[in-house]
Amino acid sequence: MGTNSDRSVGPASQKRGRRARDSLSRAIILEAAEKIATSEGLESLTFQALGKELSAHPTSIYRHFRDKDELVLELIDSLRSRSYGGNLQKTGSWRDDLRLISRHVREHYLRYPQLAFQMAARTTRRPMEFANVEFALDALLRAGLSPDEAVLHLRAFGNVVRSLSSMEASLLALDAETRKRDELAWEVEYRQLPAEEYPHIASLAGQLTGVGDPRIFDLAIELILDAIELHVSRRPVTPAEPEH
Amino acid sequence: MGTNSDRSVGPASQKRGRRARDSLSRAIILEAAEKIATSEGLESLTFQALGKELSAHPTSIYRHFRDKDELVLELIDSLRSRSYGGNLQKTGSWRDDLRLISRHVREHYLRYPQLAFQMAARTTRRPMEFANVEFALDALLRAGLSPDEAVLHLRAFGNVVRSLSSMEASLLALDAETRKRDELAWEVEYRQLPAEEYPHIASLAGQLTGVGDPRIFDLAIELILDAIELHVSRRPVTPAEPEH
DNA sequence: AAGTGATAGTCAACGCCGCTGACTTGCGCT
DNA sequence: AGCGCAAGTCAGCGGCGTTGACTATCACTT
Repeated sequence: MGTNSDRSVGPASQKRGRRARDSLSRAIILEAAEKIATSEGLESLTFQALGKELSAHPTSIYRHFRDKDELVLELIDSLRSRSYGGNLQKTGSWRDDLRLISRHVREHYLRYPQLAFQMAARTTRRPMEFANVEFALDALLRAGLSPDEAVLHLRAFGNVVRSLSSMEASLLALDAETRKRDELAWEVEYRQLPAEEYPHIASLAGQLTGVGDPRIFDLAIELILDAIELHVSRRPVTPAEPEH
Repeated sequence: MGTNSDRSVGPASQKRGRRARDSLSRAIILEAAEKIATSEGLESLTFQALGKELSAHPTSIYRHFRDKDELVLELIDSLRSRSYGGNLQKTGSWRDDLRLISRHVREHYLRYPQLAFQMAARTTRRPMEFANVEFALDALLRAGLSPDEAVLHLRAFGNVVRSLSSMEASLLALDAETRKRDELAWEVEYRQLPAEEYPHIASLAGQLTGVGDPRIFDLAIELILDAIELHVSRRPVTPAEPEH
């Protein structure tokens, strides 16, 4: 045991500072977790880092969260509501609306790369998810898709947005060195491939970009929006359109 | 149970069961790695598990691979060639070719759900990756895209294919109970949302499918192919680009 | 005001993980 | 014949999440 004979320590001497009773809570821990995750990345969110940030013993957190997973899920939810405020305003153009929401999702994922993978695949059934679905459905219906089509295109569009964002985010989550090596490959190793075997690669190697090129996301979104527009414009008769 | 490594009565009386010199190789290690990864998942592919599988000391692997990353990249590409090694035959139709390769990739990812995430984001710089890139580039150029466009569209198409496949695969990797709960949400919880706040969801709830609906992938691919075709058909001049 | 019991914070330790550097072994070459 | 050196081994480092025992503290009784 520590030789802290005087247990009633003075106000200034917290050297052997055990935290005061009830001075921790889920909210306080989540606040510290967010600070770490946003400043150093979520890969640095460890119990030891949390303990340091809180000036508490790392395992104290187990008094408030069953395990790390519970902590992370709780963190996700608190971050999402902070990130997606009430920024979903219709512009009048369905294309702009879908572009807008895709950018929101992508930015949110890129802000929290470590969580992106979970966010992309899981269904959270929470207000922000409901609002996103409603918003996108509205845009697709205004584009002129039938309800049946809108439902399926919502999934195609949404899955593309979320999965692309998640993938881009996962690149950020790789450690810097690995990422650099991967991206550099497209500029170095691909240039050295034999032209006999890979003629197109050989002739285009100088222009090949890495898979993390930010232009890719925008292009993919525009391609899908183009296709939707094309599809609607080819429709023989415009279905009953409630738009005033 | 693990009554292996009997030291008493050995055929060659190896006192310590040290593996014979040169009895390990990259190929042999990769074979064991594949066995572990496909049966228990990539997260179970550890050096200790590998050592056990090979009856070798875990660190022996470091004689053949610089680090775990190199091993994983090599494993991915070896699985890839096994999965669709010689199946990339041009059909004459660029649309069919891109569809073909997208199906190959998707099936491959669904076959190895645990690896899909890594496969989607990482650049392996190995033969099967080269072959895929060459094949898709050829199709995009035949579609009529300029080299500049082809390079960027290769990325958009490829990223969509890989990230969608990876997301779909990740659903398979979730434990069954979680998956069922998520999919059920679209059939149950979404039907109960108030129509005042979410009118579209309320009216379409019966038709909303889960994010894992297999039709989504095909639709997304067709949308992108449609958009490419549209883009080329709108080009004022013939797409023939004999010289740079 | 003393005592007590529940509980929050602490601590050492466990078993994993990837990885390193020093060692031993034994094959192939001269 | 014996030497060099690559291949296999081994103890150990630092980090991770997690556990169960310990201890301080506070609210409530008496």
